[in-house]
Parts: sequence; structure tokens; C-alpha cells
Amino acid sequence: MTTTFTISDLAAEFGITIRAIRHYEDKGLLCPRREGTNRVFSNRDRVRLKLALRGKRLGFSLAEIREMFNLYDLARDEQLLLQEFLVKLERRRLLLEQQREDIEVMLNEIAFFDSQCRKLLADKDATGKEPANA
Amino acid sequence: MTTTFTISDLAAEFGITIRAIRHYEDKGLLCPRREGTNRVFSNRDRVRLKLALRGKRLGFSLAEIREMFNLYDLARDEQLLLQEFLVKLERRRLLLEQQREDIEVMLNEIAFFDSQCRKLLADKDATGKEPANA
DNA sequence: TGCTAGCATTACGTTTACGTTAAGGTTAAA
DNA sequence: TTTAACCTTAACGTAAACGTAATGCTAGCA
Repeated sequence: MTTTFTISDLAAEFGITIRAIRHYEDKGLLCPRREGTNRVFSNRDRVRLKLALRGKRLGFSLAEIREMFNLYDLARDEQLLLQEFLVKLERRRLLLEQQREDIEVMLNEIAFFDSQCRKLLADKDATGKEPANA
Repeated sequence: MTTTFTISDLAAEFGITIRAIRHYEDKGLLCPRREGTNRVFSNRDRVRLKLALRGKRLGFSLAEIREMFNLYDLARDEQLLLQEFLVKLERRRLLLEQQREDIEVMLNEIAFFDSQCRKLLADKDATGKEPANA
């Protein structure tokens, strides 16, 4: 059993447009088979798309995502200088950890604002039921 | 004592171009004082710039960052519908938690590739010292 | 006095990531 | 048979985030 997908299958599943998927193919992120002129996406394509969208959510460009794919493929083929690959992995790791830190900071800020708001709302509720100058 | 900064001070400190800072002002992220025609940045401006860059690292657009600033200001002035603010905070929180999850996944992948590479390198080292067909 | 450094504005150029027609081929139901 | 729902390529449009001139003011200094 080999599952395949049409372009609109994937578009629907991931909540993106058909145009976007075609664009990702243009940029070398996907390379679906063809049946006649129509694209036929494999499970591997689906996984790639998923990875690409994850990369996008983290602010990576399509070019960067593509480079990552290439690196992974090359690493799998053992045709790349492994040392070089390790260096690139390390770079990406540092970036991600910076992002993780950024996220923690922002989540803390949000929590702070949230609690402040709830306090204000509670106050308003209270003064709303009592006379205003209590 | 009130610290102030020139545009190139901030550019140097944050490793960005002067042009970028001016652009952020155009987009309403910063509003430095003027002395004659020259911009004079306060500590508040500096903090805003820092926040903006953090937002950028997480992939937010300048417009989104600006909206966050506006929300914060409004919240401080208590002139916003607090409920609405809470909803927006919650949205952003969900996004950030999605990103956090994405980061964890990618870091795990990186760790995996890293260990694979190191294994391969160790093997190569070993076979490099012994005859190739060992 | 003329040069250099640092600031400014205006405005056009560029890259990225698609959106949006336009124009058409294929298949299936009405 | 025509209408609808899929798919295709080609190509122009657009918003964002600056880069990159081009031009000009001003202050210090050899």
C-alpha cells in the first residue's frame, strides 16, 4: 500500500493554498511525481511539506529550509564532509536556542500582562457593583 | 541622569544598520526626540528596539510588533477593552507555544543528526588507521 | 579653507513569498 | 452536451523589509 496525495489533499490538510505548494516545488522543497501533467505526492513529500511549514513558523526562509533538506539528504548519502555538516548543525542549534529563550521571555511578559488585566477586571467588577467612589 | 543614544550608537549596539532603525521609525516602532533634525533616542526607545528585534527573531512582522507595542501602551493607559486585550494575548501565547514545540522537535532532530555524524566520523577514523577492508 | 565624519531626507531598487488573473486541458455528473 | 470541479503553466502584481544611491547640512580640525 502506497499512499499518495493530490495537491488539494495536502493544501486542505495543512490549511495552505495550492499556489503555495506549487511555489514550494518551484523553490525545490518538493518534487512530486507526475501522472501526465498532474502532481502526485508521496508520503515523503507530505513529510517534507510538514517540515517546511514548521521551518516557516520559526521564521526560516524557503531557501534556508531547502538548504536544510539538502544537508539532510547529503548526510544520509554520506557524501558530505561530516565536519562541515556538524558545524552547520551547531549554528542552527544556537539559533534555535536563542529563539527558545526569546519565547520564554515573551511568554513571561504575556503572563504578566494577563495577570495585570485580570486584576483590573476584578477591580472593575467590584466597583461596578458598589458605588463608584468606594 | 538621562542617558541618550545616537542612531549609530544603537546600530552598533544591536548590530543592525542605521537604515534599519530609520525604517523602524517609519513603521512606528520608535519615535525618538529630535534635536534640530537629528534623532535622540531615550532609554525607552532602546528597550523598544530590543523588544522589536526579539520579535523579529521569532518571525513577527514589523506591523505585528507595532501592534503589540500599541496594545501594551493601551493596556498601560487602561483605555482598551481589557477582554479584547486578553484574547489577543491568548492568541499570541498559543502561537508562541506552537513555536516552542517546533523548536523542541527541531532540536531533537539536530541532536539525532549530530550523534549519527559523530558515529560515522568515529568509524572513519577507525578504518582510516586499519586497512580499508578490515 | 577645504576635508572628513556623521547626521538627515527622498526615492528608486531588490528579494521573498506568495496572490491573482489569464487561458486552457480532463473527467464526471446533469 | 454543457456545466462543474478538478488540474495545469505562464506571467504579472504586491507587501514587507530593508539596501542603495544621490544629495545636502553641520561640526571639528589640520
